[in-house]
Amino acid sequence: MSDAPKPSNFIRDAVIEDLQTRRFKGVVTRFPPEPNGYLHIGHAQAISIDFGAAREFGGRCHLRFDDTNPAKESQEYVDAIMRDVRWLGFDWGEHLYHASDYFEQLYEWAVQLIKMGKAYVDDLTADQMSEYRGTLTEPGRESPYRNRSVAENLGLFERMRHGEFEDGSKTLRAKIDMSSGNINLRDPVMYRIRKATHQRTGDTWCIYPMYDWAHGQSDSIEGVTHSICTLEYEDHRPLYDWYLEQLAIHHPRQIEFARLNLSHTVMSKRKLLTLVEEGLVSGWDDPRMPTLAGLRRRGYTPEAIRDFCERVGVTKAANLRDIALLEHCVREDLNRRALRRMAVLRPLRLVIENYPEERVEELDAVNNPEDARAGTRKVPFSRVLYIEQDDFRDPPPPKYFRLSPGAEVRLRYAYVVKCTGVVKGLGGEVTEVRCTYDPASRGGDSRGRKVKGTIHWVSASHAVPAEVRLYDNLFSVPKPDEVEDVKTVLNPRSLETLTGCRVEPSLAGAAPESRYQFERQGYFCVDGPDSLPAGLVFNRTVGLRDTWAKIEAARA
RNA sequence: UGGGGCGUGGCCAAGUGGCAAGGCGCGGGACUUUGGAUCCCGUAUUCGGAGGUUCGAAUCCUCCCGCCCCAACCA
Repeated sequence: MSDAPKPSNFIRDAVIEDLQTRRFKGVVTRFPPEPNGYLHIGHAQAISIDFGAAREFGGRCHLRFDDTNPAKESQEYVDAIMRDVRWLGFDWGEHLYHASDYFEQLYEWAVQLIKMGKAYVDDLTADQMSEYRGTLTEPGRESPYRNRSVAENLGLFERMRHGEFEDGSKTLRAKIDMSSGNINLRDPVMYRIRKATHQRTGDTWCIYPMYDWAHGQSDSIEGVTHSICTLEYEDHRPLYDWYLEQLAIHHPRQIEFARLNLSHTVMSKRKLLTLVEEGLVSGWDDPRMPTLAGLRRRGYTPEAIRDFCERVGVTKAANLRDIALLEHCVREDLNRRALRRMAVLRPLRLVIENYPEERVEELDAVNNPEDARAGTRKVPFSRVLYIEQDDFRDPPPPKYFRLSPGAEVRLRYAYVVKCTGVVKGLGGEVTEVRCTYDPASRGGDSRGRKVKGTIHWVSASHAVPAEVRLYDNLFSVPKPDEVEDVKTVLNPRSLETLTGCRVEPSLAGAAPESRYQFERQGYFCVDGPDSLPAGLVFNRTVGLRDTWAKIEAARA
């Protein structure tokens, strides 16, 4: 997290302006998710902006569920959203609301608009209404039901509420302007009939307000001053303002910003839902998902996500943020905080020929070189170890600093060893590496000798078995949204499960969701749902920067 | 062809008439018991384009080009 003063942005500037001109005397914002899916990194930015503005200006931010469409919403999503907002580090205090809290008030206001001659009950079917709406370039036509009397509209609307009509047979519409260039103003629907059970209001209602009719009025009721939303609602602002003006009630200011897009993933709830429903991922919390639940399970910290949200900035320009920036943010956070451990993902036996059979030493290892307070730990060392298969090559490629026949390498915190030979299997594959150690190099001290490479290891008889899941981008292309069928660009290697891993004994009993840096490899966290005391499961959050991999890749 | 937005390096983004911040990425180097971290250095003679105003323009004016959003009884 940077300590530098946060740069301003147009939203902040607008809020400051409104305070200075006394347009509003305080700041009240709201984060208004619809409970029809899980929150993702894009929502994290909105949450940061909404709660951030409230905090910065000494105001408050409400959490309000925009629950106006019972067909798509559920309690599972409500619970998940609250859990994720809290996890991210924000607190709405007593200010938890639901658009459904206001259904009665909304109904009364609708009656008021009818009485003002500004709303009417329409009998057009959905298809007819679409025809009457016109197109982007041609004006719409007025509905034949547009001029019903106030009395008739009042009666019809009341009967709609009482369930006398079938789903879709009637709507209540605002009477604005069928020839407006802004299609949102062509007599927008305010209510539709839906005989569906709502997760909060049950069967109390069979008519439900549309977003535009519910949102602004909900903001007004709550005394919201700044209703911050994404760009696609910019066209709705004239309607937002129109309703508030007709009703002559408290009028918040709507401000729009460009939604966040991340490379190598998709962000629309619809597409994320598809991935879940088609089983392309294990669920909304699959570690490859850009959801907060997924990022949490992957090992991301709320601090890293908040830092990312601050760094990307707030503008109105279409954008595609590089996922590398998100990864940089976790690395930076975890580098400072994560305890170091040694873990061998793809084990290769290493036998130290001149090390006594039964001997075991407890060597000191630093827990976190970035934080002296983290102290040290003991790591058992013995004659037979496991090292990483990648750390032995025969013949060694140019600039390879690790083990190869005749080469010397340092075993982290242990000894300098020299490779004396290998044992091969029937297929010619290396099954064991032999070496000798220099007793005088205990602790890894090369005593002036140049030992360029240092590799990690675990003692074969002391190590704890573990499963490790290596994650990579869900999609192999930067902009999966631009592809016809996203399934064609799914990254086939987005998940690689390693089962024969060996981790140092201090990791036994590691708590679910605890995070570590496996030295030389990356940041890993204990999987929440799947890890067991008897069967540890680690998820790779992100790899360490790997300049050797770049060198090798460049050569290929 | 209607309405609303937006165009600054590979990706973001400051800048609002005075001579192109910063981050990520990338390239190079130093250091290193993580090929990690850290630290240096480099990375836009130019701000979508063309005219114009001005001593001076990414910033003002004109025209042009490109991109995004809107035609759910979704949000």
